[in-house]
Amino acid sequence: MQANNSSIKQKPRELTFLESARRVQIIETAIEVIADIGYPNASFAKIAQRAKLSSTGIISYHFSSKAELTREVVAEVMRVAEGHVRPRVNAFTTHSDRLRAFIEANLELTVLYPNHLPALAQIYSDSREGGDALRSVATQMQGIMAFQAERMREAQRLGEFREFDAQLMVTVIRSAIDTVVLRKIREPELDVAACARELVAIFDLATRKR
Amino acid sequence: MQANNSSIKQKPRELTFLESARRVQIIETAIEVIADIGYPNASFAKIAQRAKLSSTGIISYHFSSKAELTREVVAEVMRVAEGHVRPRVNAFTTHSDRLRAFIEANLELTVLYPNHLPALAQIYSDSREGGDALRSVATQMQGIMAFQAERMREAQRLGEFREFDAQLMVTVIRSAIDTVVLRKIREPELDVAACARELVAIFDLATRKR
Amino acid sequence: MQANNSSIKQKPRELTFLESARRVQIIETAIEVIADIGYPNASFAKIAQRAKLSSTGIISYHFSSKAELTREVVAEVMRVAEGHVRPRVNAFTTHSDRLRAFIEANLELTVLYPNHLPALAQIYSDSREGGDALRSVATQMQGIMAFQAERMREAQRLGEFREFDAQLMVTVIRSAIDTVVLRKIREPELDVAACARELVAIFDLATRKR
Amino acid sequence: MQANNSSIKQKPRELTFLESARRVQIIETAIEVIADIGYPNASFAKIAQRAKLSSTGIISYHFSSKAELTREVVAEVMRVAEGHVRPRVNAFTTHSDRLRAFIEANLELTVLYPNHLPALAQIYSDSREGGDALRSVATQMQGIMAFQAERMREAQRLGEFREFDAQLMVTVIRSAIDTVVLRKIREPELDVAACARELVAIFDLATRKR
DNA sequence: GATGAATGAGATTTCATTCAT
DNA sequence: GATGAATGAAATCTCATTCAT
Repeated sequence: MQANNSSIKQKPRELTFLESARRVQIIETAIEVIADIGYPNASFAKIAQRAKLSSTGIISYHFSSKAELTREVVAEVMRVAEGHVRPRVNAFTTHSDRLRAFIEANLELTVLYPNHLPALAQIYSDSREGGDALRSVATQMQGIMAFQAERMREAQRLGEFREFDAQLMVTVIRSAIDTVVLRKIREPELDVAACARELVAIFDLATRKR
Repeated sequence: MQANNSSIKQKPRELTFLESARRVQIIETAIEVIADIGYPNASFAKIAQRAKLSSTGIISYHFSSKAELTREVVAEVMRVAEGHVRPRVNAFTTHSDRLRAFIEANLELTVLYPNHLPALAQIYSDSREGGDALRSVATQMQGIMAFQAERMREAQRLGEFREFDAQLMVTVIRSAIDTVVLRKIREPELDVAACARELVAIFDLATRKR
Repeated sequence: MQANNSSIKQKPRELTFLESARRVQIIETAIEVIADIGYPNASFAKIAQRAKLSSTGIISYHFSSKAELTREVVAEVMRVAEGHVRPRVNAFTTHSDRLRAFIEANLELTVLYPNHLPALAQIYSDSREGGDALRSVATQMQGIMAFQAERMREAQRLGEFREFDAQLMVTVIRSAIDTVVLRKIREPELDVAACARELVAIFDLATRKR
Repeated sequence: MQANNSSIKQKPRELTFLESARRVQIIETAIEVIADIGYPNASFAKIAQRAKLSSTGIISYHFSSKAELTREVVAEVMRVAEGHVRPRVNAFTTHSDRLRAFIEANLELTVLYPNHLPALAQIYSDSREGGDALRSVATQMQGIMAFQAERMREAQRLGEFREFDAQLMVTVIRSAIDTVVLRKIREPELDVAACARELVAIFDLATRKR
């Protein structure tokens, strides 16, 4: 059934037939540029240049504002990330297995979509400055992390995890993952699989009872 | 004496306490603004406004470029941070005590200088985009973290810490601290002392042998 | 028949009723938008949006330029306005009756075509900036007003109207009517019939001998 | 005493010492340009060009937004207009004298400040489209006209003016004046003094009892 | 020393128009 | 015929920096 799930998710473009190829191209390029130089530096001009578009007007034609482009970028990243991470986490039942799967799946994204999580991290890190568009990103991510924290508290009630501040733990894990995916961009030779093993060990020790 | 003067100028740090109050005021305000809205958004105009200066020209007069102001900001933050953290770490001999002291001292800075570490984190997170000025920041911080990693390897050789990737561990600790100090800015009610205890527990479990 | 066709094309007005429904729809919508937000603000984008067209290209396809669309808008408004006003004016013989009928008929248009005269007024008020297209609008309207002024001079020669600057009087009457039709758009509750009575009284007093 | 009054008003710049010469120059040029080509067409580029400024940035430096420049333009025009009109109206006691003085004083402005009233009329005519800045202009002018209407009702109560809709009368007078001042710009040879006599006659007949 | 003013580059966005299908 | 896409100019506004006093 996992296979079903992921096979459906593999052809998302045919589902969103309203999106032109240009829209997709711009979103993908924007993800690259944001991951590369940070969200506030990612101007339309830089995106157009990297996508080999002749003018920034094309971007404005397809997206009514930078905020809308950002929203689409976030939506795309989250869609891809959740599509990859969720089934891998759900394949396990114990919470420590699930935590391991979560970290591994996130770092696998570094290979599959090297710029996606970095872009998200960059946008999130600017999310208290921008207008409502960015603030909704923060809200969205905090919602996801709140959900993950609740899962952790469940594991604590079950006696599987020791007592700790679940929300903080989730935040720390998130920042550790972000740190690795961002480093990977600057240090392509970084051994992400090894990093995954390290993070798994760190947070296994940090969470497990006993 | 001109000769003296210029020879002195070669060691600009000795002039620090002679620098005009304006310079100090601008640096402190820049730290505030950077912590608040992020490094790329922290324009001269925003800094001048918060410092109640009538013109951005004043900033340019005192600092030859934004890069120089940034360097001074980083230097100031590092000076203060090291001055606070180093003695507290050095007061202990075991590496786990020292790690605990390191985390606690860093989070104490959140109370003493609420904007210093956040500003540094924001600058560092933008440090692959800017020119040489920002890249030197990255180099500087990586140097510090390399030193800390070396200390950890020493602890591993002594059998005090378990085997792990010391460099990655340092990075993860750094990102965990940054996450807390940044959260503190947006959530003033956050209990930093409790966060410190949590982080100490997490990384004690993550590093200690057995 | 091609020959016929092209010879017909030399008298485009005869083709009016053959024009596509799209052309008519665009002209009508343009009248709405111009009346609503003013001529310079009435971009193709706004018109397309209000007409629920998916692209501004549709407008450009039907009209070779904004100037041509404007010309058509003016022609349509004038055609409708003259068709309504002229017979009502011609139904009377004395010049004061005709003036009254002129004012009343113009303000009746506010009910029948609430946006027509406002659109014309907006275009005319911008008519010294645009290129030749708009200037021809000004010329056209000045021609009409010159004709009306000549009628007034006739009434003066007949001793029905007192002596005054006929051209200026026509202009003032026009601006008074425009003011009312524009106010009606912003204040839908405005009693136009009452306004008509007031304007009739004002300009009857202002023109009549004795 | 009129002389005193106007001699004071002749050196307004020394009173508003906060305004640099550049600000004044920009405001004056903006008035010219707006009067000439209409408010929506009056871009920073056109104003800068006419003022022989090297860039639009100078305007943005002195005025935080186009809305602020517009506010200053309106304030300047109203200041000048009221300074000229009010004392001339107040010099008379009967309402028909005051009305005559009002019309004459307004048209005198055409000679003293040929662009001021045209600019105001153009801004007002666009005032339902723009943001709050322009809407406040509309509110302001409607306030003034409401005051004038109240004066007219007073004259009606005194039996000096016949019964009519005072608010509409004020609007019609305003539009008649605007029409003349706008025509004067396009037809420099227009005899404004003669127009003033005509308007005075028109609205004297239109308002006076008997 | 100090600063208000100016500058030109570059940001996002909207514009009328053209093009390829 | 018809239209979604593209285009480049121009709009307002912000930026770091420089200049004249």
